[in-house]
Amino acid sequence: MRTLKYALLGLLNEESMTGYDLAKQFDHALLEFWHAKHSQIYPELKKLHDEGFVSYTVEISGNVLEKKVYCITDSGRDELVRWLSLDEDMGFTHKDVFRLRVFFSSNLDIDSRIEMFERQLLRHEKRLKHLQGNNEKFGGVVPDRDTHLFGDFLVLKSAMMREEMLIDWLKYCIAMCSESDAGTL
Amino acid sequence: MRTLKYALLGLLNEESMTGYDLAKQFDHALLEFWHAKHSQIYPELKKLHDEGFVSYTVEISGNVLEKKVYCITDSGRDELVRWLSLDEDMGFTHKDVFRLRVFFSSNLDIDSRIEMFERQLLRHEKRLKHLQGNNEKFGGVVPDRDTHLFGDFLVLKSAMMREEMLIDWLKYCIAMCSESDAGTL
DNA sequence: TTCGGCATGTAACTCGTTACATGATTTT
DNA sequence: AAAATCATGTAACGAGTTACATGCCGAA
Repeated sequence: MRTLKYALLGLLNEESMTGYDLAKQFDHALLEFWHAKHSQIYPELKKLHDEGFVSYTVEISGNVLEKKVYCITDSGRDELVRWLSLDEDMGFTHKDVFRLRVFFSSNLDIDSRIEMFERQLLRHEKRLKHLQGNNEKFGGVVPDRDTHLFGDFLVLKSAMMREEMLIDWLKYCIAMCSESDAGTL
Repeated sequence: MRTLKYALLGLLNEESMTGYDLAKQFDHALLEFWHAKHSQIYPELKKLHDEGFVSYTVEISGNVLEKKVYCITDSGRDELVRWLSLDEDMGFTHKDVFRLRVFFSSNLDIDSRIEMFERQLLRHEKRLKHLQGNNEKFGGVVPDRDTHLFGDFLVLKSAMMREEMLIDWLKYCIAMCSESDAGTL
C-alpha cells in the first residue's frame, strides 16, 4: 500500500525538511495514527527521489555537516492528491493486542482481570488529558478549512473521542466484572 | 512480540482444532481485533509444536485426507496464562490509514472531503448494524464471567462502541466541512 | 461430474523494528 | 569536557500478505 510514501509526501507538501525532521514529525502531530523510524524513512526518501516525487538540496550546518533538505515535486503533489482522492475500502482489521487479551481473559481470575482493566483505564485517562492539553493550542476555535491545521484538528478530535470511548468501555468492563449478580443488559 | 502465538494458544485452549479451523476463527469472533491467514498460521503451529506448547493427532477425513488436530499442552496453557498476566504498556500507535488521509485532507476541495466522509460514514453504519446482529446471540443477557463467552461479549461491546464513536466523529467532520461560517467549539 | 469447501503447505515480497555504525553541533 | 541533540545511513530480523502449489470430500 506504500502508506509511508504518502505520509512523507503529505508532510513535505506542508514544508520542505530533512529526513531527521520528518522522523520528528511522526512523534508529534501524527503520533496518534501513524509512525515511522528514521531507519524506514531514509530508504523511502531515496525511493521517492528515484521515482521523481521529491528533490533535495544539500545544505551545510556549521562547517562540515551536510543535510539533505527534501522538497516535494509537482509530480509528487499530483501523486499525493491522487492518493487522497481514492475510494479505498480499508475495511481491514485494526489489530489490537489489548482487546485480544480481553477476548481470552476468562483464563484469569476475576481480581486479575479487574486489575488489568484498572491499569489500562489509568493509561487512557492520562492519554486523554495529554490530548486535551494539545487541543488547547486551538484556543476553542475551529481552524480555517483550507489550512493544514484543519486536518490536524479533526484528527486530534478523533483521538480524544477514541480515548473517551475506551475509558467508557473499560469502566463498563470493570462494572461487569465487579457485579455480584450477572444481571441483564 | 509473537502475538499470533498467543492468539493460537488462546483459541486452542477453548477447543482443539486444525490449522484450517483456526484460520476460520479469525474470520468470525476475533475479526474485529485480530486476523491471520493460513499461510502464517501453519508455520506458527509448527513452531509451537517444536516449542512443546501444542501437540497434534492425525485424523482421517473420508478415506485418505489427513488432518492435524492441534491440542494445547499443559506447558502451552501455562505460557498463555503467563502472557495474559503481563502488564505490558502497549502504548504504541494504532496505525490508521483513513485518519492519515484526513490529516492531509486540506489538499482536497471541500466537496471531495465531504464525499470522503459520507462514504466512510456509510461503511461504519453498515458495520455497526452487522455487529448489532452478532450481539443478538447473547439475547440481552451478560454471559457468565467464567466462560469464554464473557471475553467474546466484552470485545463485541468494544467493537460496537468504536463504530458508534467513529460515526459520531464522521458526522462532526461533515458538519465542520459544511458550515458556512467557521464558528467556535 | 462439477463446484464449493476442506485441508496443508511453501516462496517471494513488503512493511516495520531493533541494532549496528558513524560523526558533527549545540548546550550545559 | 561531557551530554544531548542533530544528522545519515545499513544489516538482520520478525511480521504479515499475496501468490503458488497440491489434492480430497461432499453436495447438487
